[in-house]
Amino acid sequence: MFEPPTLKDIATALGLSTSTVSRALRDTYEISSKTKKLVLEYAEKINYQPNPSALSLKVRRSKSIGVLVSEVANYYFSQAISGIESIAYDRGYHVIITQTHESYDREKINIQHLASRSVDGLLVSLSAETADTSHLRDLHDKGLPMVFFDRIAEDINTHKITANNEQGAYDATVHLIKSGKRKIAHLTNSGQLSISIDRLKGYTRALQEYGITPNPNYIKHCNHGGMFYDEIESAVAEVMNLKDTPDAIFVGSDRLSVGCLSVLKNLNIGQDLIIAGFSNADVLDLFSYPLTSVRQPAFEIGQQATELLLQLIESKHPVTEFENRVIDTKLFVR
Amino acid sequence: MFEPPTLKDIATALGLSTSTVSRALRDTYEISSKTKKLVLEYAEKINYQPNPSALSLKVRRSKSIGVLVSEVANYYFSQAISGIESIAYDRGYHVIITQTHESYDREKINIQHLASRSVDGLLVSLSAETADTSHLRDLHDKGLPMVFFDRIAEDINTHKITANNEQGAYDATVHLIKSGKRKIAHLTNSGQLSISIDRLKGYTRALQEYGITPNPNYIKHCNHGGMFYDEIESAVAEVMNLKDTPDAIFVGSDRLSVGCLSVLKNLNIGQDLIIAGFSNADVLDLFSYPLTSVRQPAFEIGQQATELLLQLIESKHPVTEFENRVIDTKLFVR
DNA sequence: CTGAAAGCGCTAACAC
DNA sequence: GTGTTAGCGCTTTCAG
Repeated sequence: MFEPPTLKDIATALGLSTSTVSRALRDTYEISSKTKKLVLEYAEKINYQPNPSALSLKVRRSKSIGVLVSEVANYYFSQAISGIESIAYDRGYHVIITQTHESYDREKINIQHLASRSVDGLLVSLSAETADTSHLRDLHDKGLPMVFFDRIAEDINTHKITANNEQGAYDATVHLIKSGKRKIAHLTNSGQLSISIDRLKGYTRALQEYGITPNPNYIKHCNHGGMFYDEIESAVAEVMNLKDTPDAIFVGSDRLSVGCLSVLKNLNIGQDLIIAGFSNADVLDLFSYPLTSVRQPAFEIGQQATELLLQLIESKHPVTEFENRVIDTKLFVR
Repeated sequence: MFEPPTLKDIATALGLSTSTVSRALRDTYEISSKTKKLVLEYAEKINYQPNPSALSLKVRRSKSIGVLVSEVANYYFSQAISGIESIAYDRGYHVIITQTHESYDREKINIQHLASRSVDGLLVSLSAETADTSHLRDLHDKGLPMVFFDRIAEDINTHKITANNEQGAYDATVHLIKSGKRKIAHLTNSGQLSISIDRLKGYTRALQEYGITPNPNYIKHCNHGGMFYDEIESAVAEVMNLKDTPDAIFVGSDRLSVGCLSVLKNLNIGQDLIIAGFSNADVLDLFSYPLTSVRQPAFEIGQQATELLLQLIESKHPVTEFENRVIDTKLFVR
């Protein structure tokens, strides 16, 4: 069995009491410098690390934060996670990542898991299936610090940070319009997600500003966020089989953007389409099919979400003023 | 402050002792069924979750495993992580993921972090920079269960699981040879990594079997695993500027495969090259430049590594017989 | 300046 | 069957 050294080990080895050792290791003041030196050197020598379980039992803090995302195998989220880690590790926090794979049940289980694991706070991006957020609200009401990023819960009052999804969608749609297209379909994530709502708004606003009446048949939702290829395929097929075939598609998520291109290729259709979509993929330049992309500052979003969360966690007083940060996207025309 | 209910809360609420409640919850024998029912129902009602820190203090088990990979934003690793999680969660273990970004220093810090966080075991894939594995061997010697996957440490005696890198590299190289190429360059990860060594072996064996003398100038290592674009660019540029320009490249990693294509595109060279490389990307079919890929069963490797680790963790007796599993790759010709 | 002792939440002897 | 108690590793009064 793996048994790391304890305070007591140091104490007995040095003929001191555990409290003296404890103080030597942290307090600094009111301890003789020789004892301190002695202890520190010995601790260093045996590579002493305080037992985090004992510590968090005492301090009621685990120095870890939980992250809930739909999947790590996703350009956006993996970049966001790197941002999260960059801040968390600097501040001495561990990061526990969990994936929902866009499943509501999985989300509930994971959240429960994380809470029971006594994380000090949660960084949450909702799953595509999640319509009811009471599992999160319950925890939040009990005082568990929580920050939403990307896919936020409107009805939970805490910090939220997103890309400017409305504007990003608007920009992409305008790009399609300016490319001479007017029959622009919209393939997007499940309808209840905040990102879907905002991106739909931007898409609609662009159409209207350019005198195009939005066609409801052109809007296709993937309720599992494109976790199943079939889901994307049927959505794309449906819209492409309309009598009034679209001449462009604006896609509302990373997974769907890539998925849409795959479907078009596999079905061998839509060679004359222009596609624009949200995507943080770094390989888009290598695609044979040009994809104009809306790129989100995922790394920064992860960083800022973490900063906000740590602020909540470490705040002495209960926080009642919450921020709603919105960060600009960038359009990459291809 | 978020204060979850404790055993004591239940005990006082129900007028019982903590030990009775504890027993009722863990369903030991010799407890009256009505008390048990009472306790279980109340616990359910207030959504009681045992405090994991207290538990692991007692049981000396944290029910969590640590994972060390170079980065999650990587096709191979993100799939492997999903495999790891699929097993771990089923068995009631948490997964703490850490990234090295191919840095040796970061690897040491993370490993230290994980060990001090008292994980029950470690799933490790070495960073590109790691030549010295003593930080891992120390922990292993102290009894911390450890399983290596993908990038293994030869000198640590424990379970190891990898793809058949040698054969995968051989297959890819043979494909290039059979496509009529004989001047095959090899772009690969840092030289000390097990995967680099094995893939180089397969490459060399293929060449020799087909009567081609390996040309040392054709072999380029990226010592930071391609974390920096420049690193890949200069490696590719160097080999392409040779007097005897290669007519094909075999690439030894996921990141490098994609990176190599980017470089060729950006430098606008190598249009007549044939490229084959290790990659688990799911978007290769969308690339304008066809990339024949060697795909590893990353998800399964993650699963099996986790099973082996849990086996070690939960074994009553010290394990002395270790497996060295090798799993076949698949070649996708494009 | 240092030691003794209590207590964080939980389990496991040991009483009764 | 159920309660009492000690102790996991640590911090923190409280004494001295």
